[in-house]
Amino acid sequence: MVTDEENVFKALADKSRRQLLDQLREKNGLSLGELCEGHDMSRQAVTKHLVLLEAANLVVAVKRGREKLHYLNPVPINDIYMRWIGKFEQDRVQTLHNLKEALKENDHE
Amino acid sequence: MVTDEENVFKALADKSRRQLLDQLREKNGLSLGELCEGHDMSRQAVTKHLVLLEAANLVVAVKRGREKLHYLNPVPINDIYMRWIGKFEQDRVQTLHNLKEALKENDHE
DNA sequence: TTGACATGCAACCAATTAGTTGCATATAAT
DNA sequence: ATTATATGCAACTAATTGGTTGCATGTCAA
Repeated sequence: MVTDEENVFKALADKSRRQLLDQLREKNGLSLGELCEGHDMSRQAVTKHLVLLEAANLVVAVKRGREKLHYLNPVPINDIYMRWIGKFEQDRVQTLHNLKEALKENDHE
Repeated sequence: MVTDEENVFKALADKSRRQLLDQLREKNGLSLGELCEGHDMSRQAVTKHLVLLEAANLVVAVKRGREKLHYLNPVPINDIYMRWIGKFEQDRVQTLHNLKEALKENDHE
């Protein structure tokens, strides 16, 4: 089973895909052709990246006539934050303190 | 050039590595051997994952005698949130509104 | 309807990744 | 000293990934 979380993390792992999200954040509703501009790769490569972004539900695409418009969906990113990053955040200070102590303890030995 | 951000996203992309972080969050300062327990892979595979986590600075390891103890460092996760996820969060509602409008517009055409 | 434009699909290729096994080294315990 | 434990290093393999090219399909415009 491939969870949503897995899809989102995989999708975010690639720089080109993060750039595509940045483009859509800058200007929503871009077509495939427009998204290709400024990328040093083929249209088909971009298509593949978009497929993964759609699988992760980070991008929603709608066909309008002969073009496909892409919209950013920030919800999965929020979910990741809420159910994964948040729990690492919560005890950040405590964890850092522990780390510091552990290093110190190791030092004077 | 490989940025810190790149390293962190790559490190977080793998389920086994996220599980290792979860283990350390549960109990900090685990040795390699302890981290291996509950993983259905060889010790060397775990070592490789830990190398990536250390490269991303998500884990700090210190040698104590013949064992290597691993500590969680939540700072890079916070950084990712601050400088990347945060900006997608900020305009979440607005972006969702735009998306909804775009879909609606497309509908009654 | 013919041509141009925007996208989709599939086969293929190279690089990277996740894992393995085998062996070496360093520390602890008897 | 010898043995057991904990980890490190390197070579190899299989699967996945990011990219390519070629061709097909669908839509708009003259």
